[in-house]
Amino acid sequence: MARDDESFKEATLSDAIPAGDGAPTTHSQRSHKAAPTIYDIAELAGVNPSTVSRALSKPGRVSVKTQKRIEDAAAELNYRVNVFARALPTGRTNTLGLIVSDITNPAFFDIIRGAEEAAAERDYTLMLAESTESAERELTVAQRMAATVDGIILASPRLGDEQIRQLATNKPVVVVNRQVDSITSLVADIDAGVTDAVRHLAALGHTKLAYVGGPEQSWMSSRRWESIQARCAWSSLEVSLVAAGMPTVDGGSKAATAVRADGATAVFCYNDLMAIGLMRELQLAGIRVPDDLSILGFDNIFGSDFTTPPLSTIKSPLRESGGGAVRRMLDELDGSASSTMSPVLRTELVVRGSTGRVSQEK
Amino acid sequence: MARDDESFKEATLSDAIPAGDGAPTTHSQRSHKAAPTIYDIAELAGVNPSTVSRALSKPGRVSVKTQKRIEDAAAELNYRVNVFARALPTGRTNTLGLIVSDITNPAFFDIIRGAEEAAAERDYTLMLAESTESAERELTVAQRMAATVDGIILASPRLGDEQIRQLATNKPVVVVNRQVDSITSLVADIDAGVTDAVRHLAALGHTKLAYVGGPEQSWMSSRRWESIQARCAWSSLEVSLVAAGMPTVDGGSKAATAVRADGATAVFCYNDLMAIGLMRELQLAGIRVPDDLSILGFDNIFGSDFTTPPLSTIKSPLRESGGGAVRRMLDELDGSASSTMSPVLRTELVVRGSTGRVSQEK
DNA sequence: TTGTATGCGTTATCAA
DNA sequence: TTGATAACGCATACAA
Repeated sequence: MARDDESFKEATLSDAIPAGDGAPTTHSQRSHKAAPTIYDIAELAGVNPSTVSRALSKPGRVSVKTQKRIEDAAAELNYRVNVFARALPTGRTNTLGLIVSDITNPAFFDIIRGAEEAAAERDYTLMLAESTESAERELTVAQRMAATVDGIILASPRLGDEQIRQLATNKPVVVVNRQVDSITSLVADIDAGVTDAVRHLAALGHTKLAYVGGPEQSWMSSRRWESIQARCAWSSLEVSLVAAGMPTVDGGSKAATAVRADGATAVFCYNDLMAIGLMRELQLAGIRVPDDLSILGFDNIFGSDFTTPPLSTIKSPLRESGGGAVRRMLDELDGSASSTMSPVLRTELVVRGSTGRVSQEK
Repeated sequence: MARDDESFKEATLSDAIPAGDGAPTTHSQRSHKAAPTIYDIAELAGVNPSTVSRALSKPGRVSVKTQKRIEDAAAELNYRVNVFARALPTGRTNTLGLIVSDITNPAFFDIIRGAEEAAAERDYTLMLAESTESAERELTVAQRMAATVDGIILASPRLGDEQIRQLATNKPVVVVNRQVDSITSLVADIDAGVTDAVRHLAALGHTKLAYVGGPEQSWMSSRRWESIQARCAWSSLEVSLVAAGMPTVDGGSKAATAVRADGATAVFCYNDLMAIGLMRELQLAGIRVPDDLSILGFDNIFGSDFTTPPLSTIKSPLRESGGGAVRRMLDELDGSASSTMSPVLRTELVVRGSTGRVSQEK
């Protein structure tokens, strides 16, 4: 299970905490707790503050000998850079912003984890925020973030394309799960998974399919729907869009009546959350899954195998998308563009219990 | 359903985005996009920069007339303060840090939402981070945050008491779901819910109970266990600690064998996640819930009613805790201590389908 | 390779 | 009430 984490050993973490009040250098009046500065280090190492700055920010521009003296002094004083002071002249904070539309949506868990990981790897801090599925809040949050981060990553944004481009005029923006012209975008290859899924359903005897969409403005929902249509046409299967709603469990429940009315024998849902909601609602009405109806989700979120029956779904490379986004961003920021190859982002069919052979007695 | 959010109307958000490049003031060489400063405002309003600073930071210290002139100029230039420049002399950022142990744990969803809400209310930004259940990472994250926020809120921290106190010597700390001496702590009254739960089980005929604990270092797990023991003693019911593990679905599953071996007819789990895992694992082994065994969770997380049967649980005031924590923090920071009364944080029994009458044939 | 001088945008101290 | 000026801590262009 991916959720098992490292040990709980307390170890000797206690003394890893900085002293707080620097060593008793005599330079400061405020005896209480003045954080040590590069001036303190300079004094201790017997060099000029600017040399300290050089040694600490971009090593290599100072002799090996003084470099060491400075590092030792810094360690002794337990020095940590003042990020504000550094940000003032440079404008950079070594912080990236990640905005998701809904923290409670498990689809974002892996995106977040992947982004965190990649950021930590290159010593960046990730600042997380959510828009609670509101375009307006998303804009507010993004603007607020723009003031303090080096770049913004938008996961499944609710903003319009133009607004995103506007945002990108201030700070670099990378978008995940959506294609926006002239903006770095990461989106997985949907067709791969959909092709397999349609083939899978056809093999089970289904001929009349349905799609329950997400929010109408959702770029990803449209793309998934297009892909499904294309593959169904190719396989000569009938398919129709029967409902659309919030990308939540509740949204899925609400689509139940429309699904029943449609008469399809298998239904794609915009995402796993909706699939779960739909399945529950249908089951409550006595409909058996997959005997009476097959249900398919998207994403393969954590918990999609906890339902009864476990959900068949089209898996998205969430973690890779999150990680890929920050890597791309960092490459742009460091100028080392495309040092990292874009990862191959493929979707993949995961067959579990919610899809089955089409029922006879219909 | 609490997850339904506001509309998706695109509205006319587009022109809410700042121009980016300030009005063509002639003062700057870099024609591209220099953000307007208080100097630009001062020039436009015909006053001294320091007056602008006063007018914008703490209104009232400047004449009504010039105040308006300055505000108008600021609006015209679409001025926004440079948070780094402001933080340099003041050390304050109007940002609060919230650290949770696991972003995927639904119990934190409401804590986060409550905190976000309360922060936004007083115009503070919330910076969210997770420790992935590791004390070591928690310390790293907290220290990193300490450099840029005005205060840190620790939700169900994994750190030791002493480490938390150490942290608090640098920045104000508020702890949620744990009691730490000399640190502002918010923890709900556990006994209320436990009392009702024990009474509920007793009424159903149970006499031999069990508790599946969370991580051994978990303060909250210990507290819950103590409370359960106390109430069971009072009601003359037998109860024993049969297992302990990670506070996850997986952790619950792993407790299944110990639970079966124990022979209790009803079991409390440290939290809903574990209860769900335990229930699933038991059901897989053919045990019927609640006919063969009653299961009770803690927290009442989103989704705890999605299981079959829906989970009976002891509800925690999560949202109130999150909101209460930032309000307490803000009160401390603003000096207006205890302007806000501490909210009453009570737990409450929620009876659903996973608890039932004790079986006869045992 | 290192030191000097200056700027980054605000707030704060002191006069006026 | 307002203006001048010095921090705040770091980075950097330029000089040595």
